[in-house]
Amino acid sequence: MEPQATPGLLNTIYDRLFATYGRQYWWPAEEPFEVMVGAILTQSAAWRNAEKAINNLMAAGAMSPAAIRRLSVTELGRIIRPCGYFNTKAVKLKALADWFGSRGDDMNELHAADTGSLRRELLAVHGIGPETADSILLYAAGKPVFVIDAYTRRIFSRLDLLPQKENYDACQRLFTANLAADTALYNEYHALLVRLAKEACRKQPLCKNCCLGDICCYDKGGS
DNA sequence: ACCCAGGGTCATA
DNA sequence: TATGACCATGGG
Repeated sequence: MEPQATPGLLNTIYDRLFATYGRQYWWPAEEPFEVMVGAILTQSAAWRNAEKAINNLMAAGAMSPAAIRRLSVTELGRIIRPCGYFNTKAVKLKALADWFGSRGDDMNELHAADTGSLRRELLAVHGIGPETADSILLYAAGKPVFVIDAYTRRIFSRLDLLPQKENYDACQRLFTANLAADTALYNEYHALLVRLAKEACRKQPLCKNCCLGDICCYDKGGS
């Protein structure tokens, strides 16, 4: 049983968001490897803090797989300290760099790889779960994979399009079953959802006055 | 002082 | 398989 939504509703939501906020220019990184590093550093951390850690890495000349392989966990942790969980994330970064090295440090190969097998490979890397893997697939490898994060879950459960507790793959299916498999669309959609969650009320991720107000379940039960 | 931020791993039942 | 503890800094 695939998740059901009124046909076209997910496209309508996207159109509203885009009309309201415009392009978000994600992922905020130049190099694909920097996207992968950022995806790990921002885990359960404010992007602002992940960005500080990224800047520290670049200032230390450590924004490369080889440099990360060379540094000790302790040294790496010192560099990425501002993003929090720095010891944990230092281990994760080294696992990422090791895995990337096993593929020849070659980003072109990731673009050419089969999406399904690449996803399984990423999930096997220590520190990479479903969301991080999909962020890498979408924003670094250019694959049409929809990223599900806490914001997406909150917004769409608020819209009554997802249950409050639902597993990752089922959430993802709502989008892939109702949208064309378009990398540019998935890229912008996820970025816009993050924007909405930040822009609209924080505690109550959808307010009546936001651009989705009349779609939201606030209006259900009639007037 | 408290809450949360663009999660994931590991141990336990 | 499904919870819960744990990881830790910085801004509101």
